[in-house]
Amino acid sequence: MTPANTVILIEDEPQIRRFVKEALETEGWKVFEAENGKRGLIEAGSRKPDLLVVDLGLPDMDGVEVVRDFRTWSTAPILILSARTEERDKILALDAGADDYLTKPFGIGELLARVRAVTRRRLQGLETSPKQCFADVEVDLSRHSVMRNGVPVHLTPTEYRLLGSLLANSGKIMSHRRLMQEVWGPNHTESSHYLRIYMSHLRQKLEIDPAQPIHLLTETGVGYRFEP
Amino acid sequence: MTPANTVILIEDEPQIRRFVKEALETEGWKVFEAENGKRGLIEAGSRKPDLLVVDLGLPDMDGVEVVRDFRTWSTAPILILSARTEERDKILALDAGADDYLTKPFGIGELLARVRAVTRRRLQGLETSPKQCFADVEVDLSRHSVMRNGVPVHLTPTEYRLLGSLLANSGKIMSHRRLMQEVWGPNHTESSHYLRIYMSHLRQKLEIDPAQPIHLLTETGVGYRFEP
DNA sequence: GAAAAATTTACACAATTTTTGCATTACTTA
DNA sequence: TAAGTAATGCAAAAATTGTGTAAATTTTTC
Repeated sequence: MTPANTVILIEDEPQIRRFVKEALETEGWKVFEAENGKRGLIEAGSRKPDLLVVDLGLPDMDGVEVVRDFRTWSTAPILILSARTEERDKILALDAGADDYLTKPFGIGELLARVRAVTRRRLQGLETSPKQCFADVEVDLSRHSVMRNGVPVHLTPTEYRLLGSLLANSGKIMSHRRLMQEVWGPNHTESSHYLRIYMSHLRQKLEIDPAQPIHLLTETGVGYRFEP
Repeated sequence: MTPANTVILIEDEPQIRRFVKEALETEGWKVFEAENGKRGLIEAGSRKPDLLVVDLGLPDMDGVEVVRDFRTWSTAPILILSARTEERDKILALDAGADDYLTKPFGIGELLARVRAVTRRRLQGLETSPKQCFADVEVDLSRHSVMRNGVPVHLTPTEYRLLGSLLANSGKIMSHRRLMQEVWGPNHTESSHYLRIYMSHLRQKLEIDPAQPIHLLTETGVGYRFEP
């Protein structure tokens, strides 16, 4: 999930609000709540959300009104939650500009899947994968790519696993034993011979002066450590 | 409604097919029917539809597979019709790339409103350029066309699916497993033998020097990657 | 039934991992 | 601080595994 995605949740029932809020937060959304339509629209105006989740049955105004108002200035997706199962209600809300309509009671999994569906299109191209940088090197673990001064550096699968293990525990000392386990599997815990060889490879490929490493460090007698 | 909007309707039950077809036609859609997944995908390939309506329970293949296949080359909206009310089915279909999921029995008014909702977005722009270019090659996945120096290049369906899968994940490494799944279906995940053969075909047809590929790259021990 | 496509078979070749061997560096203790 | 020992770095080999390509065979499509 991309960082800092903002959603306004307009719902008067506190239990449902809490339930939906928690679910959205597990997917990385920044959730702002409102318990009625007016407050919701004010929140929306100031937060400029990437998604609106609205209950149709609000105390002060109809959810369809909220949709219409919001649509006058935003194209962000709108997901309707409603206890009303009447077809007429669904049609009205969808034609007012809502993107999806979910009838209560609903499962949290379905809610999140529908949120993913309506937000998927605008995420295309905006996706940023987490990158780790040090010196002139840029590592994108999720993409399996390593760049040095913008030039791709090729790592073998073993080299990649070792680097990944070190980077995932950045700053911490990784014992020989632990690294052997993470890279070669649970049955290779004795010798740290391979480690020396592959650490050497990584240093050759990533350090400015492989003989004087400043990021891929040795902890004599213990293991290795990545220093950012 | 803009003129000449084309929809492929993949549904095995004749009554529902007729019912949905007539409804869509009243809204100005040009409807092409298919009674199973395979025919549907072929129809889609030749008609280049602006919308896909798919039943999940098809006689020859699962609707989710149809969605996956279609998504390798088209970004047109997909609406699922299904008798399955299980939350898991909905989540699977939506995450495979469907835009909405409608449970049978449904009202024709709701169906049309949901069709309007999913098609509304793409009319308002933000459509990703369907063409991808590299070296002397120009690929238009939505048209199933590949040109090289302006000369059409013929690809077989399998070659096309493989290229589509790589291009849709441009820059990312696609594991053998994942490519096998996307191109040969979920039951072919073991051997990566076919992949080598078809990658070879693609390189022969698209790379300047097939022996020294610069776009269709091998990640030894992991998979393949398209580099723009 | 001919043409196209997919699958199977076969083998040369390339990349990676593992093994081997030894030089170098870092600690310890006299 | 020098000598000895343990730990580490590195290069190059052998072994293993993975890859590219052609060609023959079966299946599918028209």
